[in-house]
Amino acid sequence: MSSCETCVVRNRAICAGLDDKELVALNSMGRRRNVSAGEPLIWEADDSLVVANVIEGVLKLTTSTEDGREQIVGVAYPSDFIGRPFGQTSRASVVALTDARVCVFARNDFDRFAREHPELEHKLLERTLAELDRTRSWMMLLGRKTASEKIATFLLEMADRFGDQGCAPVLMPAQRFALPFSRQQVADLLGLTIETVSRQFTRLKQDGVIGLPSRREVEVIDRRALQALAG
Amino acid sequence: MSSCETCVVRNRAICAGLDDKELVALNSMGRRRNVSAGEPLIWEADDSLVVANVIEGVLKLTTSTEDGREQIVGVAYPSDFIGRPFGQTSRASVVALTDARVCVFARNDFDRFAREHPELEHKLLERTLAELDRTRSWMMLLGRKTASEKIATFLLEMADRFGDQGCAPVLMPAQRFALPFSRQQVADLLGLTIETVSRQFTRLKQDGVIGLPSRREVEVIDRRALQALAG
DNA sequence: CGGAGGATTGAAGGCTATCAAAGTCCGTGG
DNA sequence: CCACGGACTTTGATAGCCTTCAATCCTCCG
Repeated sequence: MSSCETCVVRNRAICAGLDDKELVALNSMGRRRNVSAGEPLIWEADDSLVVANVIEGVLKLTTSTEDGREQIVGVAYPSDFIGRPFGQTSRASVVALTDARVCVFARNDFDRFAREHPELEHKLLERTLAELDRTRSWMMLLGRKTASEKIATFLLEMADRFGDQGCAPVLMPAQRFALPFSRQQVADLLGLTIETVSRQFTRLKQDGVIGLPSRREVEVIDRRALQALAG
Repeated sequence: MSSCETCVVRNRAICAGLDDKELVALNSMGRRRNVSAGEPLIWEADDSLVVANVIEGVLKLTTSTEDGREQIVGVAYPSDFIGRPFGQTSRASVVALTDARVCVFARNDFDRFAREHPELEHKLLERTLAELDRTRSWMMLLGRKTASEKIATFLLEMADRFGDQGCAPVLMPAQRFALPFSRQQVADLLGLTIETVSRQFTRLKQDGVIGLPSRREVEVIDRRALQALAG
């Protein structure tokens, strides 16, 4: 059952706004694909001419130097668009962080379809502009923030995305969530080493700012403190 | 004389591809504006609802922390598009680095016009995608490169943009160009301090890799060495 | 000529990386 | 059920890069 009609991101992805007929056309071009955690979808410098919508899961976009240093330059969540339409081949790898499901299109097919559907291109434009904004604010973090500011900013962003901001009556409960990143991946995202990430986490735990129920779980205990640390 | 017909970036900016009638309409919405070096065009967090095309000059896009640290998140050259169309207010300041001339539009007017002209939106989309690519590769630099790698990468990029790659017969001549950046601005671009930038410059000069005819001029003597240093 | 802002240079210190080892978690297989 | 292996994480010690603080030097312009 790989129909757009039943797609869970149908109304949030760039496909939103297409009418039934257009959806059928788009549907016939694309295909669903499962990607296991750790598996690449697009390889850096590969001419892998595909674009995709994320249906489920989390993926990382990375660039690497020849000597193996890696920087995560973007993270794709459900309903996000992946890949580089229109001519240029992007120099970023895409790898699944969790088991993921995506809707893949041959780039040529997608390019042609998009050019014929301004509404789709507009959605893509808005999305790309928003992504550029996010990326730019991340540059601030990479270039000018200290390790503890980076970690605090990161945790707040994760909490906002994943936190069960339980609509509890009065008191804001401690937010708790599962990280889709390993320590190494957090380091690659923040421009740090794994050791520094680990040390910052334990320090925040010792100071009572966060809890670490397990390796992949974080509990925000003192959000105000995190905000003060975020710079 | 503020007509699109005589505009020097007419065929490179996003306006390219519009027919005469459309150009007249666009022309009536926008106005030319001169911005002196150091003068802001858009203020961070200001709701300054304008977008613009750069006609002449160089401008920087920056974000700052409360305590005054600054990061340059983008640089706009002639024919580049500035500002944040479609709803969101960008959190970046735009300041002229050199005397500049821009073609300014009220954002609302531009938004409406763009939505009625898919060809314009497509140009804007391609431009935004390219800018996102550039920004992401800059993240790699900010997060993972050392000071000397940052400087070398920066100089190569400047040389490619400004260098008089004189189509000389056999030998590639030493490239020479004027920087539109002060040392502090180079630091803000690379996520370094002004002192580190200065030290790296003098080191490269001492090693015979570059020459520094004046504060604002750079001569690339050993391009191969720079490429090796760039990581 | 003199001032002011920018740039360079120097010395010292701190933050983060590097190197190294121990600890933890989890799946596998006995 | 428990032991084992491997990957990931934490912790420790040390080193080094870059920042910070400070002073001097240029260079441009009034």
